[in-house]
This record gives sequence, C-alpha cells and structure tokens, in this order.
Amino acid sequence: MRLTTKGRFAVTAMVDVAMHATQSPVPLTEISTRQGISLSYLEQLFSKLRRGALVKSARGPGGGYRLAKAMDAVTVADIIVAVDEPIDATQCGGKENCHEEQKCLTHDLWVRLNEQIFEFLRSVTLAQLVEQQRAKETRVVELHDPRLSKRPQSESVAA
Amino acid sequence: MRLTTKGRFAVTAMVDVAMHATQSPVPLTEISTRQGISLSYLEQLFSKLRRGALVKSARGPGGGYRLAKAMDAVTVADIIVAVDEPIDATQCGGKENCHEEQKCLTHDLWVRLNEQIFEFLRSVTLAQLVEQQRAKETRVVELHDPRLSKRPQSESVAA
DNA sequence: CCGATAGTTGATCAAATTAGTCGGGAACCG
DNA sequence: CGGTTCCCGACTAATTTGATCAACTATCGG
Repeated sequence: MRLTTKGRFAVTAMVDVAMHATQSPVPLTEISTRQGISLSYLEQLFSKLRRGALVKSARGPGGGYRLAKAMDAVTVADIIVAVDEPIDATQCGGKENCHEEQKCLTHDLWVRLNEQIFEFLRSVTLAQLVEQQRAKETRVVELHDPRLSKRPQSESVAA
Repeated sequence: MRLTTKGRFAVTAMVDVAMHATQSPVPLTEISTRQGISLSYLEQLFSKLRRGALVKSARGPGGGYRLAKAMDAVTVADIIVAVDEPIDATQCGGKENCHEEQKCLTHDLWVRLNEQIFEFLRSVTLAQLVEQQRAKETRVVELHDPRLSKRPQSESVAA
C-alpha cells in the first residue's frame, strides 16, 4: 500500500468516469482536459485499471471507458492497489529471514499498520467520493440560485 | 501526505527508540543493527525527526536519541510529516488557477480524502504501536504458556 | 469499404525521489 | 586526550513518476 500522486490521479480519474460515464463511455481525452492529466499518462493508468477489472473499455467513435462495477462496489483501496503495485517495506519481504526476535519488529509492526490504513481506504467507496463532489458542486450552484438547494442526489448506476 | 517506505522506516525507528530509550538514549548504530536500516539513512531521517521536535539527541559516549515527548503524544502522522515533506497532488497547488467548474474536482476531492487519511494516521499514537508490539512479543511467550492467552488486544483505532 | 475515432501496447525519456554512501566535523564523556 | 556519537553536506545509483511517441487494432458512421 503506497500512497503517491499516481494513486491520486487514478482516484481522480475514476471519479471523473463515475460522474460522466452514466450515458455513454468517457474517452480519455475528455478526462485529460477536464482533470489536467496528460493523455499518455492516463493511458498507462487505465491500462492497469482495466487489468484490475475496475473499468470496461469501448473502442471506436463514441467509445471510451466506463465503470466495470457499481460505484459503491469500488473502493479507494481497489484503485490504488490497481495502479500502485504493492511495495514491501520489510527487509524480509514475506520471506523467513527475520527469525531473530527483534528483526521482526519492522515486519509485523508495519504489516499491522498497513492493514489498518488499508482497511480505512477500503471503507471509502467511489460512490461516496462522487456524492461528496456533487454536494460540493451543488453548493456552488446555490450561490447563484438558492432554490436548487434540495438535492440529495445519490443515485446508483447500473452494474 | 505521502506514504512510502521512507515514512515506514521512520515509524519503525521511532518505535524502536520508544521501546529502548527508557533508561538511556539509543544510538543509531543500535537501531541500524536491530531494524536493518542503513546507518547513514537513519542519520538523515533522525536529522528531520530532530528538526521536527520528535526526538532529542545526546552526543558523546552513552549518547543517542530519545523521545522529545511522551509516547502517547506522538502520532504516526507526526512522524510521516516530519520526514516526508508534504506534496501537493493538485495542479493548482493551493493557487487559484482552478476556477473552471470542473478543474477543481482534482483539488477539492483529494484535499478531502487526504484529510481523512491524515485524520486516521493522527489517531494512531506511538504508544499504541509500542503496546501492540509488546503484546505481540508476549503472544510468542503464550505459545509456551497457554494460560496467558486472554488479551483483547486494544483495537478501535478507527477515526 | 473507408476513414476517422479511440483504445492498446510498448519503447523511450527527463526529472524527481529514494535509499544509501562517504567523509569530515563538532560535541561530549570518561 | 580519544573514542563515541551526533551532525552536516555532497554525492550517487536505482527506482519511480509523469510524460511523449509510434505503431497497432477495433469500431462506428457514412
């Protein structure tokens, strides 16, 4: 479980897909311009996201990406794991080099903390992020038209 | 808030200090051999930890590092922030480039998620990690003495 | 069928970061 | 003193990040 800008880009891009691919797939060029991420980098990220079965692709005109699962079935942890290949902060890396009593402090300690962070990220779904984002956008609209301030807006997209 | 092996090393080293510097300071050479982290790298890390007021140093024979605060006053977030200088995953980086409606998705979305992760890491203290580690070591003893097997193991670290 | 659209793959690359090395000091203790 | 240990800066190799480019395949519209 690493946490860098790479994973953040992936999460951002997934939120973009979740928000815009309701009718038709979203091409990467759209995400690129909307989110300010280079097209080629998005290609790399979505290559991994597709291999991780998080998105489905459609080629040709009108093609693009759409979610492979429902929004509430995709967690932040899923996305980060898909693009950020795992890292082992332990010297022994799962192997059994660490037999000496204290040598395992590194290993066990971090594995536990890692699991806790992972559990947390697994508790945050794409649907929640989208809802938060929609709420934020609604709030901006309210400034111009206060009548539109009653939209919970948590529809679920087909699997 | 980045999350790499660097921060993990720092957390591991801090736990080591917390567990061993009760009487006298712990020299980096000890941590190096115990945790398998290179001495020079530890020097860099502790340079930052000291500047972050997380440890105090003592030179000369019998010197080393010890905690600057109580164990339960130091959080994982403190440690990671001290060694992993902050990063901005947003294109605008706090600036106001992102006025266009959609451009801010990156910014706001990640800031919020980031805060949640940060809050979580801030809820885990060094004292908790030490206690977990001690409990783990105790559990090894239990294998030889099954009577000592009633430890709820202090969970509930969630934010 | 043709050609434009758009995903797919792979090679390549500059810049940044990581993790580690080296060497020289400077303070401290006995 | 003299060794221990922190302190500091420069330097480096390996990796990752973020990005570019090119060739290719599938698909749709006309």
